Amino acid sequence: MAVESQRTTTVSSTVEDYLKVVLKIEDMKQRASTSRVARHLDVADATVTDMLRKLKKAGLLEYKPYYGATLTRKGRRMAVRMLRRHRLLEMFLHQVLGYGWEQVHQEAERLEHAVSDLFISRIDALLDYPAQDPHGEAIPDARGFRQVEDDLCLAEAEPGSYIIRKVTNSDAEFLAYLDKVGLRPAIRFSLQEKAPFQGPLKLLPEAGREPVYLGLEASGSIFVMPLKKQRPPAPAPLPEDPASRQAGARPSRG
Amino acid sequence: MAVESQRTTTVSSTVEDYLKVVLKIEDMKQRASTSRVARHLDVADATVTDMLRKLKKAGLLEYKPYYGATLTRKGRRMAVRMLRRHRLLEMFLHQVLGYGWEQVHQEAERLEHAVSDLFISRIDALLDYPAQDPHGEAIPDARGFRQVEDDLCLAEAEPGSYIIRKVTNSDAEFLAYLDKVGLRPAIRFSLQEKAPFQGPLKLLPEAGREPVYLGLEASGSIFVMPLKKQRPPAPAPLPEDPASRQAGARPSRG
DNA sequence: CCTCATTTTTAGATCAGTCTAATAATATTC
DNA sequence: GAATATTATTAGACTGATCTAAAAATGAGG
Repeated sequence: MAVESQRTTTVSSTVEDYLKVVLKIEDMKQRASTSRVARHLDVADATVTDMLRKLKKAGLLEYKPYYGATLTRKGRRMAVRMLRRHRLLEMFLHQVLGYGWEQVHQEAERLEHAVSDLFISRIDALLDYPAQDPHGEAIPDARGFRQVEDDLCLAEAEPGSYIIRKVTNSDAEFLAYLDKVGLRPAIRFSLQEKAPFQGPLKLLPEAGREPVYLGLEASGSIFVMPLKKQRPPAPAPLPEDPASRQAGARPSRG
Repeated sequence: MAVESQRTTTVSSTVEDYLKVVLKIEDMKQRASTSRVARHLDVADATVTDMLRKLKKAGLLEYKPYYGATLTRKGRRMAVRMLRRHRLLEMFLHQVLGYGWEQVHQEAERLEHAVSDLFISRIDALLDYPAQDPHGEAIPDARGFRQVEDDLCLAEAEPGSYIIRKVTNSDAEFLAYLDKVGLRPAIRFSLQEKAPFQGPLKLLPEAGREPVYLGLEASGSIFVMPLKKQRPPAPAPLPEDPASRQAGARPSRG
């Protein structure tokens, strides 16, 4: 039961960013390859190679040349800590300072490296220990425990009634758009139809008069929970055309 | 009336710190010499020489070799902006997050470089546009206007009744001590006597039973305003014993 | 299993901010 | 006003994070 390595090693904010990105990639069940990390951080591949070697030496991740990185317990602990800070800060900015949900990400991105643990615990208490951030993402608790998030991706949903659980996209323009058309976490809507060939989805937000058409790619960052009464899945036009296989998809990274 | 140079040039947080220090030194009516700046920032003199040349090139200050630095309009504007951010943040930490006045400085020191202008304007409104920070220091307004601060330094005060206006010392231990003995901004006290030969001051805080003895040096960071009725300066018992010189005080900064 | 495209690493450089040690300018004191 | 003490600058080097361009490893297709 030695407390070993529980000690708060201090790292630069650059290192914190690398750890966050590796965690994010691992959470998406992808391999944290050099180039993938580089794309997320918008730096050159060579820079990432260097840094991964350095982080391996620091015991924060495993690194296999030509393969990629895997967080160690210590690295994961630090990455989850940053996730908690980020999301608590977003919630604080939203609830206390009145930021729009499309504004919180950018500010939290800077603050998460600057605030003290005291600051974090004070806003946690002030917000009464929130479990989600303004995008509906779970906030890890102070011990680093993360609630399992098993929501359904809208891109894979069938017509029916749903409630929005979270939106995993930090693009301000996109979020502002969703907001405008009445799509936000906790909002109910019905998915009325999915056009074939990776076509758009037709949604009707609960309070909406007008239907909203959403591209498949956009729908990939919206996660939902079906509402009790699942509507019978409508006639469902079955495309026999095998072309549908290669058409769209590639959810991101166009 | 050209708006020239009003544009928010972005500088590193290191540069922000240099500007703040030069402003602070200038406010103390001292020459911002290389070594003085170096001492405030705890860096080597050579580092400062380099940096001052760089800041001169950037138009943020005048720099005369072997003499020192003087802020330009632009440099002063940026420095005052940091002062405002710092003090507003301190007030926010104190009022909203419940930080003690001895805790606010350190946190604000990091946050002032990280928060956006939006953040600052939101906390300004939330606090209802405060004029002072928790130490009693004036907060410059959004246009950079600074209220004149002409309080009397306790080190130069004569026996009598006073109210504490501000405490210009960011050492946490010292502030915690003052707090403990009941000395804070807005508190009334009477200065009962000043021991000769740079000896300690004897104070009686308004709510205090016990007198407080304060070293001369410590009293240099406390600023006061005399209360209406100036008491006649009491018989003043003259201790001939020079031992009184080394007796108590030296509250902090051992 | 060889070739070509892709991905990754290596090599070498840059930039900001810092240091120490050596030298030079200024100030002080007799 | 010369000698000494103080203060400042120059020179040269380091660290962390980044880049570009070239070389090397991997993996995919014929």
